[in-house]
Amino acid sequence: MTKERMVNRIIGAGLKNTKYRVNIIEMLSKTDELVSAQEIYNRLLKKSIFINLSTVYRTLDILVDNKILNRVTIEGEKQSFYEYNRDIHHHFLICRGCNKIIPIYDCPLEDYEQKLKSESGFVITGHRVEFYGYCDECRKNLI
Amino acid sequence: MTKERMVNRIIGAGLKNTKYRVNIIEMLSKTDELVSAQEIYNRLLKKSIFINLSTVYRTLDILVDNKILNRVTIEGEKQSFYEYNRDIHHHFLICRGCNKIIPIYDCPLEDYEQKLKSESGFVITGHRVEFYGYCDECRKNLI
DNA sequence: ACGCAAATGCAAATCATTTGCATCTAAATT
DNA sequence: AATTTAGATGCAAATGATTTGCATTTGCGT
Repeated sequence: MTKERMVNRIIGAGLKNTKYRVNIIEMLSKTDELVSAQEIYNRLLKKSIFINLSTVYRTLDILVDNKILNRVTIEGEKQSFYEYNRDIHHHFLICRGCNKIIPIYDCPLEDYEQKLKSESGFVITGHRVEFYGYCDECRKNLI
Repeated sequence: MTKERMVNRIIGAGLKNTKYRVNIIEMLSKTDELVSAQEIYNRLLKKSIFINLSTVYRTLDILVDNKILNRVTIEGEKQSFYEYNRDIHHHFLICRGCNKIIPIYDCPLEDYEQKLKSESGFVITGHRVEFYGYCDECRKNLI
């Protein structure tokens, strides 16, 4: 993604265009990893970008509110993770061996949600799915 | 569940039979709600059971390790919740209006896991599914 | 360039949870 | 039944992720 498009997303949301917002969006838009606030801070530091950790948190909050990023929580992890919002519905496959997190762009629940709606009276607005297990490499080391 | 059976589960896990362990199992086995550590503390206090909050946490950890309870985390909530483990695979339907959490004893993912395994090489050991939305009553108040 | 609302830095607060250590208790042993 | 001891508990303090108050700085419309 071009820096110009990042700036457009920031301004389009009615936010001020600041260097740190661009830095954070830039970093996350270049990976499909889930990254924690502390890890974002660390990676920026490595590039000599001296942002305060509380600014990282505030920036993440605002970018999540404006749907530029997604906040993701993982079972058993106390910190939150962030990803660039590509507006593609997806879930995660999480390796309990190496903690690798792999997005899956295929959703098994679309039909099921309809059924649930008619049975429960709930209006379903979203869902979360995570699969846990061991990836190919870690499986080999399990024995 | 009888108190005797609770004690058996405790002893069967190789743990000492203490009043607080029984108190916590008893409370959770009588509801299908998800209850937080602090809420467990509050409910016991209301029954004049004076347990220390750190004992609540330690007891929950041990009972989860021994599969007598389940620890559940909910997207967007920072604390953990606990339920009595009835060994019945289930998921949750969470109302964003009133925060009610309803278990669903019907799983849409069994077939899908097989597919995922063959496509990704992952050995799947578990999954988590949550549905978010608005229950009948809250939906009426949304307008 | 000027002014103001929004963004940032810094330190301290908060909230859920964990830990160290002294004391107590369940239950195994004598 | 008294003794022993590993494990359980209480209490206060520590921890880790996140949030907040307030002073200062910056983006951007005028």
